[in-house]
Parts: sequence; C-alpha cells; structure tokens
Amino acid sequence: MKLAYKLWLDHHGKAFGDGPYELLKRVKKTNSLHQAAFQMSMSYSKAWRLIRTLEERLGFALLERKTGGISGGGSKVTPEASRLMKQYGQFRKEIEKTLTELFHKHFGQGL
Amino acid sequence: MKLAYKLWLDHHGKAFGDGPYELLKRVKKTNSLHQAAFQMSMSYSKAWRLIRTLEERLGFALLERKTGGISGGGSKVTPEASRLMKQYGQFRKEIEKTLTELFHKHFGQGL
DNA sequence: AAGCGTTATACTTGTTTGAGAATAACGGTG
DNA sequence: CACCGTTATTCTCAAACAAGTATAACGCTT
Repeated sequence: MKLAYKLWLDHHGKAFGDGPYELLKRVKKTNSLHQAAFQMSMSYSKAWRLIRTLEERLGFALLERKTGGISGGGSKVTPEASRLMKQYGQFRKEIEKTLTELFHKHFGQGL
Repeated sequence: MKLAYKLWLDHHGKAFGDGPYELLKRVKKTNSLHQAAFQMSMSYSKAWRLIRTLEERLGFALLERKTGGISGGGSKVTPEASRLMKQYGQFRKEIEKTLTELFHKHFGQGL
C-alpha cells in the first residue's frame, strides 16, 4: 500500500503543476519549447497548447517568444514565470517530504 | 490562486480515496449501498462497480452483503473496512490542515 | 530566393471515464 | 405465490480529455 497524489495550482482551472514545471525548466536550459517538449517525449503541439492554456489562466506570459531568424526562433522563460517556478519548486519539495511523513505516521505498519 | 489536489491509497491501482470514504460512511448509516449511492447522486451501478474494484485491489471485503428478505437485503461495512475508514479519515484530516499551511507559507501574499 | 528550425494553430482520431438502461436473483412478508 | 427493495451484472451510449497529424508563417543565413 502506498500513497499517490496529484496537486496543482488552480486559477480559473489548472494553472500550474509538475508537468509545466518540468517543461519550463527545460525551456530555460534549451531556449526552445520545441526541444523542451522533445526531451519530455511530448509533442510540440501538446506543449504549446499547455503553455497557452496556463498563460490564459494565470493572466501573464510564461514565455517570451521569437519566431524566425538564424536558429529558427526560440523561447525564453519570463521573469514572472521564473519566480513562479522557484516558489513552486520549494513548495513542491516540502509537500513531498511532509506527505511521506504523514503517510508513514498513519499507515506505518502496513495497511 | 488556490491549491487543488487529489490523493488516494494505491494498491494494484487506486484502492481508496475520498469518494469511497464518503460512500462507505453513508452505507454505515443506511445499511444500503443503494441508498448511499442515491444520497451522493451516484448511480447504483457505479457505486457497485467502485466497491467491487476496491475490494479486488485491497484484497478484502468492504461490505457484507445480504440479498432478499423483508427490506430487500442490505449491506454492512466490514470491520476491516471500518478500520481503514478510521485510519484514512484521520490521515485525510491532517493532510488537509498541513497542505493548507504549507500553501500559505509559500504563496502567502498572492500568487 | 531557398533552406532551416522554430513558433503557431486547426483538425482529427483515439482513449478514458461516467451514466444510465436493462435484466436477473434473492428471500422475507402478506 | 406474488410483491418489494435490495444486490448483482452486462451492455451501450455519451461526454470529456489526450494526443498526434498536418499546415502555415516567420526571419535570418547563404
């Protein structure tokens, strides 16, 4: 028996969670949503839809886009998104630790 | 911005969570899965499927059934299920409190 | 002007999930 | 033995959601 869970920030619907967090981390490294999606075995269209939806719900841009040009374009994580990522990352880490502890406390010796 | 989450106990798949917990609480009161489902605006067939699946995954019976008879029959919560409910209820309550605290700690003044 | 890798977006298909309909069996009661 | 409300079970339909496919535009480089 183990504990399973999903959590996310809600603002007019799902507005941020583990998936977007991982995706943005990779965009930061690669400066490309295309490559970030590829690394996660996610289709570009799905990644794009995801980001667009989150931006609509959050009310601010997560990516600063550039299309065309030498490298074809690219995307950078905005400062606001970067701040959210940091907040979420710390929050998420504590959650993980706390939930594990609580689970063991209540279901320590088997179900 | 608010925190949203789902959590459940996993054992060969989803084995227990808020929905089953509420359902069993009502079975306890009414001694009828039929009525318990009705109270939650859930179809009986769905409730029945749910219980059956959980029992398969948990490996023990949640309900003690009786069919036919004066009142048509009925279902009682087994002692093992009752124990699980109690454990889960306490766990769930602490989770709620802890997560709320952590959320405020990290996202206290707005997003 | 052609080529490249990117962003942008609609369309279409497939998968999961839920809900109800329908049917059967059960066993006290009157 | 008919009635009742329950448990038991399968089937089908609909809705929600996920995911891929295809196409277009962009702008720097050569």
